[in-house]
Formats: sequence, C-alpha cells, structure tokens
Amino acid sequence: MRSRSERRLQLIDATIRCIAQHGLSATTMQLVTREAGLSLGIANLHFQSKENLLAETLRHVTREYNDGLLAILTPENSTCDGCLADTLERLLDFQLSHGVTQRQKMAVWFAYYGEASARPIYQKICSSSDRLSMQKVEELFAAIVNEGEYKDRDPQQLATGYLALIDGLWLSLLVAPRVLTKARGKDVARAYLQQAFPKHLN
Amino acid sequence: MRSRSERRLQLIDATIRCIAQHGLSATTMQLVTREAGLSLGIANLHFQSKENLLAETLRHVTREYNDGLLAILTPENSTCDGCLADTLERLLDFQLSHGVTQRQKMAVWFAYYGEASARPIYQKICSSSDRLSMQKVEELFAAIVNEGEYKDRDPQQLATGYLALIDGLWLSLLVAPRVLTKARGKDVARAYLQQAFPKHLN
DNA sequence: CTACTATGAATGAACGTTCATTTATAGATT
DNA sequence: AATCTATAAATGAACGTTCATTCATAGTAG
Repeated sequence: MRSRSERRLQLIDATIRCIAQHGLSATTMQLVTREAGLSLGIANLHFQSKENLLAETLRHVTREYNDGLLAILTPENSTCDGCLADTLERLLDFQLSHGVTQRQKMAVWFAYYGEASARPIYQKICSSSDRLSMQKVEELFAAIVNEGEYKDRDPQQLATGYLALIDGLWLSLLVAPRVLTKARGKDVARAYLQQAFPKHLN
Repeated sequence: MRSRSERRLQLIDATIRCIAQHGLSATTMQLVTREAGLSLGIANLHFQSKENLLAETLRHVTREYNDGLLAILTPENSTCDGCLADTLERLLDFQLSHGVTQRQKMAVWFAYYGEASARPIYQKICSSSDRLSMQKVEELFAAIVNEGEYKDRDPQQLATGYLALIDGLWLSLLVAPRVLTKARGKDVARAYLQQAFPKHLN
C-alpha cells in the first residue's frame, strides 16, 4: 500500500504514457490502470472521475514545464553582469532540451491543445500556462532591449513571435521528427533570437 | 436524393462543425448525421466507417489549404518583375486570412494534430501536407535570397522557422484569441519576414 | 423491374462508474 | 510480544449507458 500522493503520481504517469501511445480519445480507464499495474477501480478512488484524472494530468505536465521556465526566468537570476545573455541562452537550451521535447511530453501537450477549444477546463489550463510564459519572456526581452539599446524593437511582439516559433517547432518535432531534428530546431530558434538581439547572442 | 459527392461533402462539412464545437473525442456518428440533417446510417453508407469519415475530413481540410497555397506558390506566378515580393505578401495574407484562421478550421486542424502521434493515418496526412508547404515556401525563399543577394541566409532554415511561426500563431489564435488578435499575429509574421528579407518587404 | 439511396430500430461491444469484498497498516489492549 | 480493532487502500465483477455498425424496410429514379 502506498500513500495517496504516490498513487496519484503513479496514475498520472501512466496516463501520460497512455495518451502518448494511444492518443487522448483511445485512453481508457482500463488502459491507464493496467499501465500503472493497478486495478480498475483505483483511478476513480483517487481522482473521482476520468475527467478529473485527465485534467490533473494536464495540470501536472503544465506545472512541470512552468517550474522549469520559472527557474530560469525569475528576477533574482537576472541581476548579475552580462547574465541577460546567459539567461537567453539557458531559456533556449531549456525549451529544446531533451526533457521538454521528448515525444511523450509533446504528444500529451498537443493532445490537450487539440481538445482545448471544445473543453473549457483544458482551455483554461493551457491559456493560463501560456500567459505565464508570455509574461516572463516578455519581461526578459524588455530587459534585453533596454540593455542592448535595440531601437524599433517591440519586446511584446518579439516574445509573441518567439513563443509561437517554439510551439511550431515542437509541433514539427512531434509530427515530422524525420524532417526536423532537435538540433536543427534549436538552430532555427537561435537564429530568431540572433536577429532580434544580435549583441546578446553569437 | 442527392448525388454521392454532394452527400459526402455535406457529411464532411457537418463533421467539421462537430469537431470544432465538441472536439474530436466527443464527435459521434449521431451528432454528425444530425448536424447534417440526415439519418444515422447514412455516414456508414457513404464512408463505410467512422474512421474513414474522419480521415476523409482531414484530407478535405488539408486539400483546401494546400490548394490555396499552391495557387500562390506555383512557379508560373513568380516569373514577372518584382513579383517575388508580391508573392511573399500574398502568402502572408493567405496564411492569416479569414478563411484559413477561422476557429472552425483551426480547431479541426489541431484536433487531428493532437491525435496524429497515435494514429498513423492522421500522421501521414498531416506530415505530407507539411512537406508540401515546406517545399514550396523553401523554393520561394531560395528565389528571394537569390534575387536579393542576401548573404549568410539559409532558405531552408528560414522556411522552417517561418512555417513553425505560422503554426504557433495559429495555435495562439485558437487557444487564446483574447490575447492575440489576427491583426497582431500578422504583424508578428510580417516582422519575421522583414528581418529575413528587408529589401522585399516594407 | 432494377439499382441505388435513405431510414432508424436493433445489436453487441466497450466504456466509466459503483460497491461489496478483501487486504494491508497502525494503534490500542492484554 | 502477541492479539485485537479500526481505518484506509485496493480489488474487480457487475451495472447502466453510449457508441459504431448493421440491416430489414421504404422510397426514388431510370
């Protein structure tokens, strides 16, 4: 017998694997609980309903990503000399790191995005996560624009473009991994940032 | 009584509306046929199975988009003076036009993308459509790089980035339409192209 | 008459959920 | 230490519902 939080995490992990392998619409309670090596009723015991299990799984993936992002983009990490450029580099590394771009995570991410327009609860979780990324990246870009005295550059517009670019690259990595490699994806994102902030990236 | 092709289109249109409104996983044969104003069995008569109806719907949406793209990016439209810049402008207009960025179409698009990693048939349709876009945009960019004598610019990398950017902007328009407007999305995409080809866009 | 199109009740499989039962754990009692 | 008791965790058969699909029947056109 395990503690409540351990079982919850075990079931969420199994759900992630199931969604990645079978898709969101083919993910059943039987599949998830079997994947977790547990009995059928256990998921309802810990999550009340399938709907709730799926929402918690999305929250888990989202939180994991946001935590990684905040670890890089929190203010206290950007008060040292020349570290805005460093922060930029670490942001790029993180967003195209192995942990973030592994098929399992991306498949889950986009499975929920695909249903988000029809399910308010998914839409809310996704859009609030997006808002956080946008806010933090915008802050970083504004600081960089200020430090580099880049004229005619709108930090908000650059952040919107950069985050959209990253999303698009993830999508390509997921749907056509043969065409786009992670390394090349990183090159593309880096090129975007170099064009935007030539003094901060080389 | 209608012809076979009319009924098929009628059912595909109803499927698109259902997916946009209820999501892919909640789209049932009953919902689709009722939306089309027809009887339950009719979809199986014309499409044999639900799976086939869904695949044909994806093919329809994909074909519609590709046709629009090819109308702009076929070679015969790019042999006149100064029309590479014009083609670029029309490409941008098209990809962020009302027809392409309407919620219904984007919702369908991303619903299938979300399931693509688990369903080979969706994956195949999506990736072959992506490959076509990539090839055509790359050709255009290569011609522009040549014409503008842009040094140190890799057309393939720029095309990868541009298409990823467009995908990401579509996703933002779908999930958070309040945050990103179509007009602003277009500005962002335009800024990318201006950075890449300053002599061709202003 | 023949062939095609359309209907919708019927069918059986698969699903999420429930709950009586079993198993495991920790604290209390002797 | 050993035993008992209370509480929570875990199980999986059973239930009711929903789904895609089928097919007997009816309608329509050539």
